[in-house]
Amino acid sequence: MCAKHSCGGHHSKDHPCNCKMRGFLQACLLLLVARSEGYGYTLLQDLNNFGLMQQSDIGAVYRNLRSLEDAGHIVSEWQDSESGPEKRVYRITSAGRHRLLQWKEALLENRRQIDSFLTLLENSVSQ
Amino acid sequence: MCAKHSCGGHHSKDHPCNCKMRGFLQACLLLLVARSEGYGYTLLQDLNNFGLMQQSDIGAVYRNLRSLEDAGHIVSEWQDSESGPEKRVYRITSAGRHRLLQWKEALLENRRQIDSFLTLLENSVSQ
DNA sequence: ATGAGCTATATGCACTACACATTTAGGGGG
DNA sequence: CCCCCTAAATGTGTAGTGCATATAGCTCAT
Repeated sequence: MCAKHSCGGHHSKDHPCNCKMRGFLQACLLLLVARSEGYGYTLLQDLNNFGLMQQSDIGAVYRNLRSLEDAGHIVSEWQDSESGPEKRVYRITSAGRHRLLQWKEALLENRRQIDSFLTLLENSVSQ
Repeated sequence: MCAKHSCGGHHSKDHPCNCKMRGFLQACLLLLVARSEGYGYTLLQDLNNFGLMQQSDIGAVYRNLRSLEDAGHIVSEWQDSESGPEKRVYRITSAGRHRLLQWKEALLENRRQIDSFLTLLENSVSQ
């Protein structure tokens, strides 16, 4: 388990085949914030805990949160902690909820494509 | 239907949310070539016909075919056509077949992640 | 016979999300 | 005092892609 970033991931050297979904990180962050308000550092762990991503980059998390805020899908607020540095806590906006439904459609399409691939592969192997 | 590239796609302006799978094109090309030998120009249409991708870039197709060849997963051979220019026909290698199984695993993982996302989303909405 | 359109391959260029690393800073414990 | 944890942010390089353009052989209508 990754001790460096406490992200729960294994940071194993990339498999020869990986097929990262571009933008999926942003969609996941939006989803997690929609469930309940949160901040970067723990959202990183949530990604793992909910089976959304295997390993994530903390830098990418912060950048995507900012990007979501710039787009008006989430809003942030500084919250000082009783112990440790301040946290920038995010919560979703109504625009963000709308966006989430668009992500849902996009991911359904992705799944259709994957299913097409897998069934085609099975048919090829069995022939 | 796209007349410019004859790719069967609609080339609609990108939705605000798209979640393209990086490397998926290469996996699809490998799969199609595994089914039966083929060449760039028609593989582009096959991507659409088999529901693997909605719209594709012919340039990306050729580049990925070359990349697959450089990696030794497919091999090519010039084949002169009775009508029209020559075709570079590809067929898969044993290394390519092995690679295809790795792609399968990667895509199964992708589908798990998508399913995690969708179920989490449903739970959030229903609450 | 010539130009338009199709088939076919290939390269140029710019963009962007991401991987990996580093920086800054507050706080607690040995 | 140093080390580690929490927390946010930036810097840099890159790979896959989108869009455009170049080249060339062949067919067919005007």
